[in-house]
Amino acid sequence: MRYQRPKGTADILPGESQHWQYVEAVARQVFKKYRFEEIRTPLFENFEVFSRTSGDTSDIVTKEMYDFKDKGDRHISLRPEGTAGVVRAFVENKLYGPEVQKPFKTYYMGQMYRYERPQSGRQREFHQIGVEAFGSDEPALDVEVIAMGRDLFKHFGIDNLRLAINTLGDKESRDSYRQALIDYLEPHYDELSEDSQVRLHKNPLRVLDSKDEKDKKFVADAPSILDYLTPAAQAHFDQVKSLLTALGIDYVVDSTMVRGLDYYNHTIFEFMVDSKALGHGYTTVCAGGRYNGLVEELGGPEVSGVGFGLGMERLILLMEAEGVQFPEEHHLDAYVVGIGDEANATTLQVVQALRSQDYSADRDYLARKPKAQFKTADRLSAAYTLTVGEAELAAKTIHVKNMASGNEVTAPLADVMTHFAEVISNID
RNA sequence: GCGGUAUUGGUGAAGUUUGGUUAACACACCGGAUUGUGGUUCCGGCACGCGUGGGUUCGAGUCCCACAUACCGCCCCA
Repeated sequence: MRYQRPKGTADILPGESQHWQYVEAVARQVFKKYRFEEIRTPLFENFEVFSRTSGDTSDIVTKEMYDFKDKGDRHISLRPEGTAGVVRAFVENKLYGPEVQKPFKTYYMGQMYRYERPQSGRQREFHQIGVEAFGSDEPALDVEVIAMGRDLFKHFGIDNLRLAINTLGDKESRDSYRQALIDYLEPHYDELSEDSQVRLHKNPLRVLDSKDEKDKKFVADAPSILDYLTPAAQAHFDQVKSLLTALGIDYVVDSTMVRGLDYYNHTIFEFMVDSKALGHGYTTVCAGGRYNGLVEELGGPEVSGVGFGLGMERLILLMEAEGVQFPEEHHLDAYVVGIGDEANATTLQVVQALRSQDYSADRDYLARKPKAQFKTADRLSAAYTLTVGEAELAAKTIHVKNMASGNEVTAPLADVMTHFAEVISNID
């Protein structure tokens, strides 16, 4: 084995690729109903696009980014997530302009890159589907995005979802909560896990997310962000909750839920699922939230945004584990058996003629014996098997067999070449 | 970046404990069973090599080292 694919990458082979196409098709169809349209942005951006938006201290920027200097000495990074690039494009193309209807609703799907240790469903090159909606502060938009996410999973055949929501409030709420959290945790500094001791001053909210048992007992009694919301932030969150209820969407409020990226504020949410395929207990399959201020961060006007992203590898793993039926698409209408070298040209002509009549058709290219060709026709589940041999060539006919019924007929070659539908209507 | 487990053909794999002639078995695939008809049956074929590179040994798939990759856990997260 001379060459292997780079660590953390995967070949998506025929068979598997059908699952991907199905997922993408379903997503496009759902997004269309909500009037989200596709955007395609570069797989790489200037490093600063991600370092500015994700936060300089975030793990993504400090250790997971695939960045390099190109031949023009530009500091480039492969995109580790989708939002920053979309926001950059939003600003650069002035999609905040008056001629663009607000909210501007868009989606993307494609490769993302993170330099990290691969595990099942977690690769260095992976794929995300994400949506973003810009230009409205209304809680109704948060709820539309959440509702669309739920709708999406329903169409994927996943409906045993748990929706967890929380709010990070506005900047004022967040600052006062951050201080309160530090004040609470500081006296217990020596009792915290090593990781959390580092987190305490860098990003105290992350302590809430710790899986370390030592930390969990402090987290249980830690102050809640919900007690530090400004009236405006509180009102926003209340509206989100009541609109979710109005739509009959169940949710749980998890006040310890946080985000790895710095740009989120107000509503954040996660769709979680309890499936062995993704590990023990509830794991997140889709995460999103509001990011007011991000557009400004990248040089645009004061335009708010809300969106979500989901990992396609994990989604497909989940769908396969949950027994979702993917449509099978390798239907073969006709297999053409050619007997003898003299039949070669005619066989090729018939196959092409059937294809031009919009039938899927194939033939043997290994010069195999008739018996082997018939076996292949069967294995490929061909609906019809056509046979051309010495006798047919002489008589300008072709033998057509319905593989399901076993009925067969000898038809004029010219009919099959131009009116295959009529020919088979006589033998079904 | 740290720790653990694993790596045998197209596939699933036995064999590694106690290093010793021909790498089991099965599936898939290919060919054949009197000349041009398919899911069954029967027969036959199918690893000069055991992730890669070194080392120990009279001898290594089996022991040692390094590297690569996969999986699990940590970190983080989709």
